[in-house]
Amino acid sequence: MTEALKQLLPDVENISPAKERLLRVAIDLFYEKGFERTTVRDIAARAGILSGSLFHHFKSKQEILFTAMALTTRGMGEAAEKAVDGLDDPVDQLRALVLCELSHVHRDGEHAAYVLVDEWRSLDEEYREAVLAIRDTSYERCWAEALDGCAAAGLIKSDPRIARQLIRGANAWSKNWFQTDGKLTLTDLADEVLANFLTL
Amino acid sequence: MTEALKQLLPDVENISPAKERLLRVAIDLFYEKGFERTTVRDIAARAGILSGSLFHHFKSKQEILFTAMALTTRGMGEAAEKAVDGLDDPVDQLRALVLCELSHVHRDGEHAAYVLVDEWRSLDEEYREAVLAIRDTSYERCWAEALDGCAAAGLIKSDPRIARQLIRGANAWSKNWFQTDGKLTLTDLADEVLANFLTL
DNA sequence: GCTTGACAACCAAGCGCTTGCTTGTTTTTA
DNA sequence: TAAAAACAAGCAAGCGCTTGGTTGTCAAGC
Repeated sequence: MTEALKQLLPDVENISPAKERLLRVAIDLFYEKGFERTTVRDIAARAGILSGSLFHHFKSKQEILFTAMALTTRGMGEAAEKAVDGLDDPVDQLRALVLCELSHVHRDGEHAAYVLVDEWRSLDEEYREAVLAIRDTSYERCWAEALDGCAAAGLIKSDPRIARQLIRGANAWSKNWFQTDGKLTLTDLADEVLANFLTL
Repeated sequence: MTEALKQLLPDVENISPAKERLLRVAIDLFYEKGFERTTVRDIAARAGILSGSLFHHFKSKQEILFTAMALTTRGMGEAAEKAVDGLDDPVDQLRALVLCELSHVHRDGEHAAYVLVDEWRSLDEEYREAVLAIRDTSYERCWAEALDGCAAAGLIKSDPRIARQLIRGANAWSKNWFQTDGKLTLTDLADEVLANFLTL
C-alpha cells in the first residue's frame, strides 16, 4: 500500500455516529438503485437534511462511495472472522463463509450489502487499492485459509483461487434470482453451493 | 407477452446497417464504462457524428439500451443454438454452452457482450419483459435442455434451475478476474466450471 | 437525359433540466 | 461560547433531447 493510501485509511477507522447514519442511508440507496442513479439529493432527503449539508461530512460524492465500501468491507471482514472462529475443520469453515457471504449479499446481517462490489466500476481508481487492501487482510484471508485447508485434504476440484472466484460469482449473482421468502432458505442455498464445489 | 411488447419486437427484427453500426459503438461503450456513465455525446463522438443525430435513429437513450440488449440477446441465442447443434450427449451440450457463455462474457466471439445483463437495472421496466422473452425462447431453452439431460442421467448435483443460476453467476463474474492473456485459456476455465458442476 | 421530389442522414444551435458542489449564514449541541 | 451541524440560495457544467435547416441519394415523370 502506498503512502497516499495510508493517509486515507485513518478517516475510515474513526467514523462519527452522524457520519455512519448518513452512510447507512447512502448504502441503502446504492443497493436499491446503484451509485450513478443515486443523487446527493436522494441521500440527503432520506436522511432528513438538505443536499448541501452532506458536504460538511464528505468532501465529495465519490468519498461517500469510498467510505461506504470501506465500511462495508471492514464489516464483512469482521463477520467472516467471527463466522470461522473456533472452527477447525476447513469444510465447516467453508460452510460458514458461504452462508456469511450469502447473508451479506441479501442483507440479512446487520452489516451493509456485499453487492457494493457491483459498484466497483464507479469507484475512482485512486480509492480501489485501499478497499482491496482492507478486503485482503481480513475477509479474503479467511477464505484463503478455508479453501487451502480443503485443497490440502483433497476436497475441492479446482485451484483454491479459481474455486474462490467461481463461488464468489455464484453467490453474488444469487442477488438477481434468489427470493428470501421462497421455499429455499439461505442455508439451503449455501448447501447447494457446497455440494457443487466440494467432493463429498 | 403482452400486445404492447409484440409491437416493440418488429423494430428489433429489422435493424438497418447504419443503426447496427451505432449499436456496436454503444455496446462497446456500455461494456467499457456502463450505461449510466456513457453519454449520448460519447456514443456520437465515437461514431463520428453529432449527438443530436443519434435521435434520428433512436427516440431515446433508453431505446438504445433496449435495442442493444435485444440485439445481443438474439445474437447469443443464435450462438447457443449453433453451439449445441448436432450434439446428442448432454454433457457435450453443456460444455459447449459454458464455453459459449464465457466467450460472450469476454467478447471473444463476433457478437456483443453478454455482460449487458449487468445493465439490467438500467433498463426501464417496460422493456425488460421483451428482452426476457427473447432470451427464454432461445438461449435459455438450450441451457434447460442440456441441464435437464444431465439431470436425467444423474450427472448434476442440484436442481437444474439452481445449477443454471450458479453457473451463470460463476461465468459472469469471470469478467472481473479472468485475464484472456494469462496462462489459463477460456477453454481451461470452461473445464474448471464443468468439473465443479458435473459429477464425473 | 435532365429535372423533380421524396427520403434518410446528418449538422448547428441551443433549450430546459439535473447534477455535484460552494458559499455565507443560522441553528443546535456540548 | 465555541465548535459542529444544518440551512438557504445558487453556480457552473453537463445531461438528454428538440428544432430547423442542409446535404447526398435515387427512383419516378416528362
